[in-house]
Amino acid sequence: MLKPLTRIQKRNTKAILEAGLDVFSQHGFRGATLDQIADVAGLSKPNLLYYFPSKDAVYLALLDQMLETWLDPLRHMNPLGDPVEEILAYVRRKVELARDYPRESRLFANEILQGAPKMMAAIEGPLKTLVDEKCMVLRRWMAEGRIAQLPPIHLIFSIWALTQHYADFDTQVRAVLGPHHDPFAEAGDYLDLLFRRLLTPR
Amino acid sequence: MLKPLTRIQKRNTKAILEAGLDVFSQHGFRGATLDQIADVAGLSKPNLLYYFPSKDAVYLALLDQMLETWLDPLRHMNPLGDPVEEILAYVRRKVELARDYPRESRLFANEILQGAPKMMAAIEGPLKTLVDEKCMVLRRWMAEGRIAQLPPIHLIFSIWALTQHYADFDTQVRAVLGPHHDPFAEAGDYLDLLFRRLLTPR
DNA sequence: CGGACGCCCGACCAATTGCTTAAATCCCCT
DNA sequence: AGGGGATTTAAGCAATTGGTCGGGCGTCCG
Repeated sequence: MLKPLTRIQKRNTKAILEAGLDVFSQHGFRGATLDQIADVAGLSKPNLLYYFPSKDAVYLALLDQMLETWLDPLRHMNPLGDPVEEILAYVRRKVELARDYPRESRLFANEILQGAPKMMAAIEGPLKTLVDEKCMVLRRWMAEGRIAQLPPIHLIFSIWALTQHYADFDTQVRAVLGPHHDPFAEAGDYLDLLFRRLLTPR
Repeated sequence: MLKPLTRIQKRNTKAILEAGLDVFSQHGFRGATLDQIADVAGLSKPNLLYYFPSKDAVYLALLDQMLETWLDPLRHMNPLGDPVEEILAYVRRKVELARDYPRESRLFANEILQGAPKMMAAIEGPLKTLVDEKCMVLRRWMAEGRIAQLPPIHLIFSIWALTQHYADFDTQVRAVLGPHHDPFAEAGDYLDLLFRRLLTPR
């Protein structure tokens, strides 16, 4: 059915998605323009539209691809592992994502800020399902007294908020920290400490 | 020098700022249009431009006004009060701000996401100065053993991240929580618990 | 090496962008 | 009541927006 992609197709779709990530993550959907994306990708606008049928299509492809990277680390939280260490590993992985994929984080932030007009389905569907599932695990750990009693969903929210903050508000973080700082290294240490204190049962 | 504002001037500038807050906070600077702002404000576009000389002017007025609301609660953290209670009061106030002024929070988030092109000066200036000042207070409290030893700036970052998350990611929070939840009430309780655990010395 | 299809671009489209102009109307004070 | 400034708008500006179209060019495979 689907023909294999040619060499040029692979190169150009990749360049377009890369450029789209740059521009959409910085300006949001409405603030981004096809001209700018085409320019960053090193293509003419009609050529860009030869590979993607519309601005929407580029954006949706990016959201789709991003959601995978996004949900993956949470999936890897192992119900059979040591609770505190499992959660801390998740936090650590999220800090790494914030450091290595800040554009993806900002793309997501932009979409949610605008009320998730193109992502509501994914949030209410797969994302919510996964979160609900992991909340069950957290609740069990709490019932067994292996981590502190906390509202599980809000625990997850706080992991998201604290890790993504360093990607989404990078500009502010660096401006306030001043030079001679490594935000992500410091964030890793600080959040390890924070969640260890929060989760370790008394 | 400056003439007092007429009744109509007051009404219209207020309507414009209100509408601008709506639109800018949802779409960011580039994604917002004067047509849309004028429409929300119930004015014609040329009439809007009679009160503000440009799109930039509306946006800058909003940023300016927002930064005040923003910095105010941190200013009120009293060096002479009880450390844990002072910090918790700040957290509580920030949760209230997120609940009552979510658009201001999102406006700020949008601006920072885009690299703070129109706010860098304010961040590197007044904001950084205030943060540095409060970090001194935190460091003293830590040295006196009245709160736990933590990197003070990152402590402040975590307060910002956790409280603003409930305003900026409101859509996601509500979608994941499902119905029959009061995000801000739950956030207030949870964050009180979190920071109490984090800050209370062993 | 030749045809066919994948690839690319200049020119163009209607709609929308931020903003201006000039003339009309409103409102308030004397 | 009426004059003068405050307020409002219709009309229109050049530039930019997302997207189309037709034809020319490249490249790959037989």
